[in-house]
Amino acid sequence: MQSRPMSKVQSRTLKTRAKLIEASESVVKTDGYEALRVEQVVSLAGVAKGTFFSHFKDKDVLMEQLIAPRLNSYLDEIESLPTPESVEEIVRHLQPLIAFITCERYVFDVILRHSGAAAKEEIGPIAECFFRMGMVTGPWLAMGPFRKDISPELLADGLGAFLIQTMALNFCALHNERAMQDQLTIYLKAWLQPTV
Amino acid sequence: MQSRPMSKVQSRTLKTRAKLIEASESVVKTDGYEALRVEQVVSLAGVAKGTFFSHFKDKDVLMEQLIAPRLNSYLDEIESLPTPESVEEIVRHLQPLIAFITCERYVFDVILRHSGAAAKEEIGPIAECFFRMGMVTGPWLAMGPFRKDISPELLADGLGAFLIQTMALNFCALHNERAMQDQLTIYLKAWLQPTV
Amino acid sequence: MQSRPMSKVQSRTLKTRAKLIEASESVVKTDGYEALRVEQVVSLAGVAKGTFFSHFKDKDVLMEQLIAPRLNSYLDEIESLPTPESVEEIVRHLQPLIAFITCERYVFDVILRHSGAAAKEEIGPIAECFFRMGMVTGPWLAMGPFRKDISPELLADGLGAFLIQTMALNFCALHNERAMQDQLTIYLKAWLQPTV
Amino acid sequence: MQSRPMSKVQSRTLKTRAKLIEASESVVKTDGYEALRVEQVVSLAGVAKGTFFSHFKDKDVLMEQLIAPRLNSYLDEIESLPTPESVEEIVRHLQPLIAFITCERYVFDVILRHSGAAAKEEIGPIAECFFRMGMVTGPWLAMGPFRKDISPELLADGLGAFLIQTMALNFCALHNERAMQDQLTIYLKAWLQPTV
DNA sequence: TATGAATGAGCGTTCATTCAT
DNA sequence: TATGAATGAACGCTCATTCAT
Repeated sequence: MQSRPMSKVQSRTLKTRAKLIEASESVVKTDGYEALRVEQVVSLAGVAKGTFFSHFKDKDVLMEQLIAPRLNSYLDEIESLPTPESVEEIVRHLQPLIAFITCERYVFDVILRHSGAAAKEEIGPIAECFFRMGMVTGPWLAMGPFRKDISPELLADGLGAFLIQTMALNFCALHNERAMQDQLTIYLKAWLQPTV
Repeated sequence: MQSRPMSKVQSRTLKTRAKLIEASESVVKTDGYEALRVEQVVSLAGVAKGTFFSHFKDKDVLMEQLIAPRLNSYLDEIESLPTPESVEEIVRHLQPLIAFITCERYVFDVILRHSGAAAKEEIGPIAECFFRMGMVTGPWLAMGPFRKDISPELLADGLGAFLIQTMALNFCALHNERAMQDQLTIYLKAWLQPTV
Repeated sequence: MQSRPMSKVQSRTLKTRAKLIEASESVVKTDGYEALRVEQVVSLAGVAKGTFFSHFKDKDVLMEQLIAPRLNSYLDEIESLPTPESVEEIVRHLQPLIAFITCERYVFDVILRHSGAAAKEEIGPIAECFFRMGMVTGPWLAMGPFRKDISPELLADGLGAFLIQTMALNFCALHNERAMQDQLTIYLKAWLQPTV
Repeated sequence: MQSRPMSKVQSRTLKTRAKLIEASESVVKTDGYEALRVEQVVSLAGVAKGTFFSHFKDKDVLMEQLIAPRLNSYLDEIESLPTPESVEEIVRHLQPLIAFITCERYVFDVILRHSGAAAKEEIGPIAECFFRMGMVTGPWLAMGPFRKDISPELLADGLGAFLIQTMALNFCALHNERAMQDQLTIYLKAWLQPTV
């Protein structure tokens, strides 16, 4: 169905949407996510403010559309890596993802806020990344030299919890990447350590 | 009789501050934290707006001053309880604190936002509660029938991580207290289980 | 029928602006210029505060837009009068203008403050009235029984100088209209007296 | 009468007042007149805000006490100069005074605002400078090669009017000292030119 | 005199979102 | 779809001045 080529109207719509995304990314590159203003985006895209809101329900939806693809590209990378054989390797694999999530407090907050969904139908693109994260790390934990007394899903949940914890703590202190990795390593060793 | 030269001045300041806090708490009791309006607070306190801002740098600082004491009072309660002997008991002990933190998404966000400090000197009252949390739960974990292969501090950190994780996840879904407790129990059992 | 594509938009803007000006004038009529409050204007105009500030950079700009038209209408009147044949007649012609400018100290101050411009492009509506004043009085001075040894422009400048001086001095003293006219008459006689 | 040495209290009062004036001048030197804030002055002087207001009825009175002495010192200088013999010389003599008055728009405004008095008893220190200005320039105009058909007092008034006019106009345009002098010269030549 | 907390009325701003055209 | 003027409900701030002690 819908085999006919896209109508002109649809292609115009897509073009406008692309312009808006592109403008947003350009703003983010310059000023960061938190500083993004709808006003600036539309002026850069050369469209009216109202147009923005006929493409994105609200600014938050745009934010999701900007952040989720980046999370997914990091997950793509991570997926392509060989299964890690140690906690240190896990942490190294996750490093780029961590760096992105902690690039701005605001980004961390947006991601946390969208990390779940009130209902199945409302699962947004960021929440999906969390699912995907579990899908990616579960097998690692199942296959590696880690605890076997609890399910890989639970292990992955814990990994997530410690990941969040580590990043949250680091917004407080100096926000040091090295420190963050070391701390996460400690947590994960304790969490994943095989129970004899 | 000149022994407390500044006490008059201080007491006026303290009295005004108390009026503002009291008014704020009254507003919160009625309408919740998120609904608090500076304008309403000052009018209730019978104080000028300028006065408000000479007592609290901004609304957020007031929020901290409202929330931290409540956290501390829950911690007082928790501290006064007998050392828990099982995960279930821990969860039960923490229940009132969890209920408060999750009473409003807004409260949870404020707490998270103030959970740390950029520098030692900037440790705010909410960040201090996090320290205190560790001081309170550490001994529990050290004394109870839990893992002994890692330090109580690390155990307490993990407890914190799973606590946050549980609460964050529950804002997404239905925000069910029962579910939250169950989930936390599962996490903690996995985390605290002795590694014989 | 698509011949005025932007007129709808413009007309809405113009209508809102007109509402604001009208409301302002109504406030001024009742309470005077100095007593004008932005809040009162917007509530009377039935318009949001944000709208006010998207029409006028600040209150001062509104003030200019209120005062300049009145100055211009006095200048219209003045222009329509027959060329004066004596200093007394000049003073009489200027009387309504003087009365308006000195109606409130605040008005006088606003007018003085906007009497010039930092650059040609920034000439505001009040500054333009000063130019126009020269255009109107120059011919009078050229045609009447006055000094001929210097240019009408210079004569007009001097007239302006004595006008300001007279009004400024009168804010100090009792602010008596009669006295103001007499003083101006003396000044102008001395200034405009033909040098035999 | 009052031949006894000043009491300690009086001397303390004078000392405090001196500290305030000194602090004010220091602020002015750094940031200019307009930027002067009572807060900064008292903190620099090391006294309480209330103390300021027991020495100066309001900030404006302080401003007068800062500006009038400077005007007077310029008038002292001017008075010590030989009687000018030409308009050019007059302008040259007045130059330092003009430079001071136009150093800030705010200073010009303060001076204008205090240039007169509502009643004899209220003649402030700045208004006195205007009187003194007349006393100084009157004899110049009486003795030099200028108009003799009108009184020196009237001539001096006119000089004042053109002086103000020149300074006012220069706040608009580029505020060029040279231009100001040239313009004043033109005005005064026209005003002071002997009527054959 | 000295103190300094408190006053207070209004200004300008913010900026995502809506809605009539 | 597209437009962009209008909304709106606080917030934060200013800062000379007052007043109880």
